[in-house]
Amino acid sequence: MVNKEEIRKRIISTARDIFGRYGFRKTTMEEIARELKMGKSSIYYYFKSKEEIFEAVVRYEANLLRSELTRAIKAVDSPVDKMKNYVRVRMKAFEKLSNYYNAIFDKNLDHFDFIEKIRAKYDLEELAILRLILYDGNRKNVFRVKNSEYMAMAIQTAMKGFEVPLFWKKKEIDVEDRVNAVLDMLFYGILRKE
Amino acid sequence: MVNKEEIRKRIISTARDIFGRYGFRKTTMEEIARELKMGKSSIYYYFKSKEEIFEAVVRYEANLLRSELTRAIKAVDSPVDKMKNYVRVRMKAFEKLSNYYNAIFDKNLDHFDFIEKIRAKYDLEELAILRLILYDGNRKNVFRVKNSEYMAMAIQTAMKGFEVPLFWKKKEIDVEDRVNAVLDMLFYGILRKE
DNA sequence: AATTTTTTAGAATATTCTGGTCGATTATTC
DNA sequence: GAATAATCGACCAGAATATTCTAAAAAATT
Repeated sequence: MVNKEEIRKRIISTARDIFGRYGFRKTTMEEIARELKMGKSSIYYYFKSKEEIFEAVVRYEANLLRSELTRAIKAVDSPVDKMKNYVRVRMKAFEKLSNYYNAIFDKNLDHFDFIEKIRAKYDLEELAILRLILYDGNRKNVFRVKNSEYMAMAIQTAMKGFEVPLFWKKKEIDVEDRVNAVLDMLFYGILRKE
Repeated sequence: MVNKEEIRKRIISTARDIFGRYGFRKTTMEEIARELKMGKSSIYYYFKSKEEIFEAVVRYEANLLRSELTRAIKAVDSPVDKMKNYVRVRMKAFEKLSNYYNAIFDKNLDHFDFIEKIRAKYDLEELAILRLILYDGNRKNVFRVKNSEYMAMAIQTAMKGFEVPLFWKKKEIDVEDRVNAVLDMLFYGILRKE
C-alpha cells in the first residue's frame, strides 16, 4: 500500500509545473499522467477532477507566498527593511507562483469558487502582517501612521494595483526597478521626515 | 484596400509569438485572431489553413537563422573566429527560433511535409557556409582539413547532435559553457598543432 | 495459499473544443 | 450603384479531452 499523501504531493508538484507553463485549460490530464508515468484514470483515484488538482496547486502556491512573506519579514528587524522585503517578495512572486496569479487574473477561470476563497484567506493573513509592520514602525518611531488598519488596507490595495501591469506584460518590466519605485513612493508617504 | 502582404506579415509575427509559447497543437486560431483583434475567419482570407500559417512561421525562422549565421560569419575575418561565431549562433538559435526547432523535434508534427523541405534547404545553405570556412582556413594555413566536404558534413551532424539535449532540457543548460565546450572539442581536432 | 483490499490503467463514454466553412455585412474601388 | 475586397459571428463535423467503467495486478490480510 502506497502512501496516499505522498502520491497526492507528487501529482500536485508535477501538475503545478505543467499548469504553470500552459495554464489550466491547455493542460491535459493525459499530459500530467504521462509526466507522472501513471495512467490517466489513476489520477482520478487521488483527485476528484482536474479542477480539484488545480485548486490544490493554487492553494499550495498561496501557502508558499505566505511562507515566503513570513520568512522575509522575520529575517530583518527594522520596520523599513520589513516593508522593503514585503514589497520585494510580493513583486517577485509572479515568476514563481504563476498558477496562483493565473487563477486570479484569468477571466476564463472566474467560475471557480475556490479562487476567491483562497485569495480572501491569503489577503487576511497579509493584512495582519502589514498591520504588525506598521504598528512596529510606529512603536519604534520610524513610521507615523495614524490608523494602521486603514493604511495596511491601502498598501495592500496599491500592491494589487501594481500586480496588474506585471501580469499582462510578463517579464517585460524589470522587477527590481519596480520594487525600488514602489518603495520610494511608499516611504515618502509614510517615512518620518526629520 | 489594405496591403495583403502587410496583413500576412502581421499574422505571421503574432502567430509566431503564440506558437512559440504554446506549440502548434495547443495554439488555437481563436487565440491568434484575438491577439490580432480580427475575426477568426478573417485569417482564412489570408491563409489557407492553420498549418499554412505554421509553415510560414517556421520558414520565417529558418530564414532568420540563415541571415543571422551569414551576418555573424561576415562580421569576422579569421577562420577560427568564423567557426566560433557559427557555433555560437547555432547554439543560441534555440531561444529565438523555438518554432523552427519544435517543428523539427516534435514527433506530433512529423506528418507536415514542409518541415523536412525547409530543413533540407537550410542544411544545404549551412553546409555551403561551413565548406567556405574550412576552405578559407586551409588556404590561410590555420586549419588542416583534407576533405572540406566531409568535414563540413561531420561538423553539421555533430552540431545537430548537440541540439538534442538543448531541446529536451530547455534552458537548464548554460549555453555559453556549451559553446566553449563545443569549440574546444572542434578545434583540438582541426586546429593546426604547432 | 486464499481472500480481501488497494491501486492500476486502457477502453469507453460523455462532453467540450476547435479548424474550417458559410452567408451576411461592411468597406473600398470603379 | 455595382462589383470587388475584406470582415466576422454562427455553425458544424470531427477531434480532443475530462471522466467513468471495468478488469487486472499488486499489496495486504487472514
